Amino acid sequence: MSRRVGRRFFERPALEVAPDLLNKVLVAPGVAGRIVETEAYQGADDPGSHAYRGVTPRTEVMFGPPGHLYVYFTYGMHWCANVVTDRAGTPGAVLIRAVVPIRGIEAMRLRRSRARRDVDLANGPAKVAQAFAIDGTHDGIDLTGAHLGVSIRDDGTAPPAIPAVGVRIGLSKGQDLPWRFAVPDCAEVSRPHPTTGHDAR
DNA sequence: ACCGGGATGTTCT
DNA sequence: GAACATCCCGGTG
Repeated sequence: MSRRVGRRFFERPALEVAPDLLNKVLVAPGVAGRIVETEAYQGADDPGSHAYRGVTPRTEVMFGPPGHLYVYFTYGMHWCANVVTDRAGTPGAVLIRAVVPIRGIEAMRLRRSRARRDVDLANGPAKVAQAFAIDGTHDGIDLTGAHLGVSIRDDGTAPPAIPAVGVRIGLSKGQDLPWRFAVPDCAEVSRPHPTTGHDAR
């Protein structure tokens, strides 16, 4: 009924993969959810990307083969999960910014105990990581091989024909690039969407 | 609803 | 030592 997304899907520029990832299903042990918001970080010349400064111990995964997970730690307390895109040697990643729970919502409520409403369970990149229990131990794992039970699946739901598009969130550099994508009029989005004017909260 | 600030520690200069 | 691809809480209107 659903099939795992393969390596070829990810072996493209992040700007192509990011909108195509909308409506795909993120799966981890006991939980699953539909991806509704993504951001592209593309190439060595993207000033907003961690890869902008070149290869470091942290960004090594971004320069590696596509279809792997890039997980980073930020603000001293949050993990965020990306899918590595493009061919090895060319840095690319798509940040998973929001997910709508499909399975394991009780587990997500326990992990996200501060969320007072279900809409807040995974409507932000660090919330997604917490709801899915993704952390540094998952950095670099191969999604196409479902390592540690984490994968991305296609259940037959096509990406939106015309995704909502906006600038990326939280950057001090590269903030003008319209490289954020979302399912139009979706309530579980991390921020209001410029092109639709729709607010998640 | 909107806004301001604190938490907390890794990463790279 | 500064920056950080965030989140949460408490203030005010």
